[in-house]
Amino acid sequence: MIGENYIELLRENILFQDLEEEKYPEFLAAFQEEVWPKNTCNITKTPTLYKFYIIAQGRVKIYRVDPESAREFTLFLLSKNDVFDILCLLENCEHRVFYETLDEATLLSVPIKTMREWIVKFPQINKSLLPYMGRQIRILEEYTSNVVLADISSRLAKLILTHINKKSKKLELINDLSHDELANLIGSTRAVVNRHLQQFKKDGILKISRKKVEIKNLELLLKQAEKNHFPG
Amino acid sequence: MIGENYIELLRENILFQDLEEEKYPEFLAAFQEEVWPKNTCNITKTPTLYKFYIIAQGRVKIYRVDPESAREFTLFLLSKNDVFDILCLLENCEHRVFYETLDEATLLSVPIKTMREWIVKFPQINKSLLPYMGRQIRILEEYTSNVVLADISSRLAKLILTHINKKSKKLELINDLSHDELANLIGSTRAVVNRHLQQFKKDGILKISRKKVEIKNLELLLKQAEKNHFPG
DNA sequence: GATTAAGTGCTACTTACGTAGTATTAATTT
DNA sequence: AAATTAATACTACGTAAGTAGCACTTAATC
Repeated sequence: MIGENYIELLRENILFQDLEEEKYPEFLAAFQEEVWPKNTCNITKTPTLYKFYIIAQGRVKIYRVDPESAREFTLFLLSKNDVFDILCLLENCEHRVFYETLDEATLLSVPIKTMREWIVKFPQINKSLLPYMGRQIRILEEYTSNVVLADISSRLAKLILTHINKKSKKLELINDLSHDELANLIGSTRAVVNRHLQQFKKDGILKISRKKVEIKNLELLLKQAEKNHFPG
Repeated sequence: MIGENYIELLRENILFQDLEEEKYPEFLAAFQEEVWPKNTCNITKTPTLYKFYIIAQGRVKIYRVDPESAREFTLFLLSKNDVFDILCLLENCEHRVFYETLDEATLLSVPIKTMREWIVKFPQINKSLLPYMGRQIRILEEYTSNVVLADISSRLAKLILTHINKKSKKLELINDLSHDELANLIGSTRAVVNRHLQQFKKDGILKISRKKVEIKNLELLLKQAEKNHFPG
């Protein structure tokens, strides 16, 4: 059982919001707190076939690896109040992906069996799952769309643009990632991403330092995102 | 209101199955039959913001177009008992895709407002939506995965393999498509797909005739699907 | 402080893909 | 049967992206 301090997290969570106040103790009783160290792939230790997770703190990437080339690419970059794994929750079969923490992460876990019972018991959770999955479909459609139709510099620009906080005007979620991780997010490789980052730097679009990217010229960045540089 | 002959279709439909027999007349009363001619894009005529569709007959592709290059790629190839558009159903906002029939198609339409009421009224529909969306997420993950990690010949081989009917051992759903449409399904272009099809023919893997692909050597095709031909 | 590891910047090279253009064949329409 | 359209086969070419390799810098570890 987890502490009262997590009630607020559940209240904000897309799946557990809009539930009557008196239900929360039941949830709290079933959750366990887990701390996963940085850069650990916990797929074997804690299979998602048995547990369902809510992220309380830190980032977790869901990714695939091509066994032949050992190339990796990130499907989802999850952070606070994201949950996984929805597909394992719905169907009792394996979801052929890996999970890895990008920071030390704090997770709330609940037996997947319990989560399934809750879905039946609380129709509101069932209902909330739909828009959450809808958003994932949108993200994937956009992802595929970009990989097919846009070149790397355009995808890189878009990646940066979609992670600008509207208020602070600064990068968030991806601001401290290595070029390797940035490449995984757009389906490319470190060397190629670096090549384009250098070009962006030359063009006065970005300021680049170790594990840090700052935007210098938003307008030019927008242009890069729109423009495809395919030959022809 | 549509005819009794469509009751069977609804019974088989993933969203309307497992409902009590006496409910069906209510559904029948709300549905309209629509016949869309071949190769028509009905996005403007019948916006999916107002209607929800079940396919009774024929194929409909959901696709995107890059306005700059005019390149097109297919996100989903829908057929009998598929439904659209789920995203418009869930959120009342636009889904930036196009729809086009590949055959003359017969569709059942219902006002999207009615469909939303049904979801509330019949929790079973709500529940059935989850695995349906889960499958779409899996399809998209696989799609993205392939586009990033696999080359065209591998994707083409996989496309063919996933459309072999297990019983008849023949191609279905994509067996009569032009190279253009095949290219759209794997995120490539007609000329490139043709190039690889010719190679497959030379290698004795396929037999190719106009708008028709036959498998001659399944083993070799499986090898093509597994192997990536990236340089290095 | 020394050593190791991780991250970055850059050059050189190869190639699969996309594009353009054109000839040929099959299907459809008149 | 003739004319038109759609689909296919093929050649030639430019290029972005991936790979390999290495020097260099910063951070982490002992």
